Amino acid sequence: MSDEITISELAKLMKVSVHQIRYFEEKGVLHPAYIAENQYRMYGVDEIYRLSHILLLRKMGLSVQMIKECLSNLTTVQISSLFRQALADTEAAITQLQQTKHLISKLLQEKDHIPRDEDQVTYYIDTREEIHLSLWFHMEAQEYLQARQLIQLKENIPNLFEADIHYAYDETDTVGIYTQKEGANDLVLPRGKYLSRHVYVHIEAELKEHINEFYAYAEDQGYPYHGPLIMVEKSYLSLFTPEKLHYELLLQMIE
DNA sequence: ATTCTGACA
DNA sequence: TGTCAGCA
Repeated sequence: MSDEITISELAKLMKVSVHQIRYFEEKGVLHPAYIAENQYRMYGVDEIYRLSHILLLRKMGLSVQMIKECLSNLTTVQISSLFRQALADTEAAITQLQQTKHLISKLLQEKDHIPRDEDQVTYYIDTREEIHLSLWFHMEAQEYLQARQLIQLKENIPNLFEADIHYAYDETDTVGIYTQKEGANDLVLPRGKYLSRHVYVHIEAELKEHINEFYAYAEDQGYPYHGPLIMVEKSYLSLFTPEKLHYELLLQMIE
């Protein structure tokens, strides 16, 4: 038995697919040590080390074409700038993953607030931390968001459909639409007790009734409130109840 | 049994 | 990138 190994042995050793090794060869970055009589590709230690380098560079986001160039002639200064770039890239990837992790745990928490059935009325009173809101745009109180408006407005909001969209209703007949943003102060909901209710509806027109019901409940219970009524749209919760739109209604209570 | 090439989604 | 056929 020769000291060289077959392509499948190399694949297992390096935890890559056989196909990928042949692909590297086709692109001219990794050639077998020699070809056996039966046309099998055979690989030695040099190729093993070379493949490990290729995989390392690939992890750093380099195209196979770039790897080919880097592997033939690489100065230490070039390679360290390469590593710096890869470091920045992976740090960016980590923050992205942390954001989705945060979103997932929020989703798991919020799904517990979904009322069991549509007609069940559940109110909560709890203490909220300060919420900083940034104004997105104003809208007539009777209107609803249209697709075309989203096209015009989406630039301002990254991950729009993963965000909590805050509608602030006051005495005027326009509604302010806000997104949560650190350090923003277009509208600040102070820390304190809030009356809260989660609702979900088929069509937005049902919301008006829920809002009136919410006001009525607060007054029936003799809860003095302060500031605008906040309606928080949580579109991501529709994952749990398809075809329905989720909202939380909020009123700050005077203590 | 394993690999090779080539084609395809 | 994975998969599959047809071949050696």
